[in-house]
Amino acid sequence: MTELDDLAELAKRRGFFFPSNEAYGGTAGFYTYGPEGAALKRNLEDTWRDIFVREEGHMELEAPTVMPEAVFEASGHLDGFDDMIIECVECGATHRADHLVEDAVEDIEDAEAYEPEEVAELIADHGIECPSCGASLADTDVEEFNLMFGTNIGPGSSSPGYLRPETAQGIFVEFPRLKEYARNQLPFGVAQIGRAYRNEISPRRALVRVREFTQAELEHFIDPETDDPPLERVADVEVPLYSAESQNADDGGVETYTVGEAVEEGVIGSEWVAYYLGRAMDFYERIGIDMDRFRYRQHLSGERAHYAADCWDAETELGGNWVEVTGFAYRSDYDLSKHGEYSGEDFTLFRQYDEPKTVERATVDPDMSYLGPEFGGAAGDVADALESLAGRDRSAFDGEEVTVEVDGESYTVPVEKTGFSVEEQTEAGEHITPHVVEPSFGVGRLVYSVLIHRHGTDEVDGEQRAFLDLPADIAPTTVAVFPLMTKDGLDDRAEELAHELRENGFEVAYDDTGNIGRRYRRQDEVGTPYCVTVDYETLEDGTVTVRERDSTDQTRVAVDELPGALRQLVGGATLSEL
RNA sequence: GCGCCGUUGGUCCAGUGGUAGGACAUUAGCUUCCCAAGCUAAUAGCCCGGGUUCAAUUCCCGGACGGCGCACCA
Repeated sequence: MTELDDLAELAKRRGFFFPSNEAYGGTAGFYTYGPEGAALKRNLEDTWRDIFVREEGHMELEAPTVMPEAVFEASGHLDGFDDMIIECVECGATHRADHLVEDAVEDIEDAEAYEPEEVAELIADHGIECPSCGASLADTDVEEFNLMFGTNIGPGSSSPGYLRPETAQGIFVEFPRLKEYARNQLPFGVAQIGRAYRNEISPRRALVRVREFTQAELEHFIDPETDDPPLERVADVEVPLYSAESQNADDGGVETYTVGEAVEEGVIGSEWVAYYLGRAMDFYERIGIDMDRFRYRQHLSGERAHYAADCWDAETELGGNWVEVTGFAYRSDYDLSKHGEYSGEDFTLFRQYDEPKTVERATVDPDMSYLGPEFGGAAGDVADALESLAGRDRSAFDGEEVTVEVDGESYTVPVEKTGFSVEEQTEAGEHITPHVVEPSFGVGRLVYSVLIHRHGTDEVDGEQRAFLDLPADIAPTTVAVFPLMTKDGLDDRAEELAHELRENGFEVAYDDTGNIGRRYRRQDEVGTPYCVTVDYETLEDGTVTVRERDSTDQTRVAVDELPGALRQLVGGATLSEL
């Protein structure tokens, strides 16, 4: 069995995660986190929150998962996620119909924007053949497949909506209100942990490609001209970088840089992306990713979105494959500009100049009582055209008359009727659209990575043992309490102790079945870092044994001091330091 | 979505045209004073639908789910 098979077995048997709806045959691409998995996932999310919200001083929100169609027209997901698929009747292969057209027809580069019927016509007109078998595709239908789950908002179908394909849009669309909340001051960051949905064609590999997943995303809004990240905080953090250059080189590989070096040498193009690559290292280490099976991979120029200046993925190695667990993107002003344009709302911020600027500005104030009678219905458009011409080319107003074109018609206006003038104006600042730095984490993939990286076996007293050496503050259960025997009041005392520890805020498991060794192994398998056993000595002197998962060593601790001792242990102390 | 392979107690597997067996796990009892021990017992299964057949878990067809390859992957 491979490590992936081993883990799938453990995940099902011990309740980390399993396919959903198995009673009804299962539903591909959906997983349920069982008791252990849900706790592990929550601890991971809390750690993320601690670093990317609390430590960074960002804010967190929670947006709906269903959003109206207009949002995705603006974001580009309606077109961008809309694949046109054509299936060859001869060989059964499926191809992206829009790509076939783009490849075959020289002056079409954006076939995605066409209707499926138009694409089918183009395929017929240009005699495009199946790339796999060479059969003609002329009479084959082009089918649409959108990766977004659609639904209707309210009764009827007049108000289509979609399950969000990424949590980010829930932040972007609320920007006008969020900037008010931030008192119109850049920079500020808004985070969200939530579900996103993609109707994948082919879900695969357990939690890696699923149809419903959890994202933890940060949208850091910055002024690209004036805001710099506090790079000094991460300058010495070491990051394993697999640059685009290395990927293209025959002998290229992962090279370790400090964040400071990587920025200086230009390996990482954006200081903001570099900053978060550094910050995220802390996160990956805290949740237990094996850093020998981890790298940052730069996107090749071909896979980068057109608006992204520089883009890196964090990848973990799972069963011999590298899996993307986080995307770090510099999204520029793309998203906010789009929403500003489509919604008509103000997605900009006002940036004051250090000192007000005095500028000469050419303006017009057309005499509408002249333009109206002269040009009728076109008068308004003519006035607009004059204004835009004044901004563009004030010399056009040097003569007696000025001519503008509206809808192909020429209109000539005497300059004196345009109210043209050049005035000095004082400007206190300008409106800018913030840029966005986006680290976007796939929580399920991280849970899966941690489980695989921390799952292992060793030998204790000649017997094989399976364990998860999860970090103590990430493990679903922090401490398990056992009575050595279920008699002589040991079990009552142990149950009491379990209750006391719960009152002290610990995640506690209680187990009194089977022999003590079996109970230790059960806890090792789900990653519980500490076990406490009540024995006969406890009844005499009030001490218990504390047993450590990784070493299986034990020490005696007074029950009164147990909560404090456990806190020390979780905080990194060793048994001998107690 | 296409192709190949697969699906048997909770888990991992064996097996059969006459409805099944093991290991581990689980539960109970005995035993046991710290690492999956032993003994006894109990619980529990042939993915779904259709077809062939006297009879289908087994053969055939379709579906669901899974693995791998192709395609897809903001």
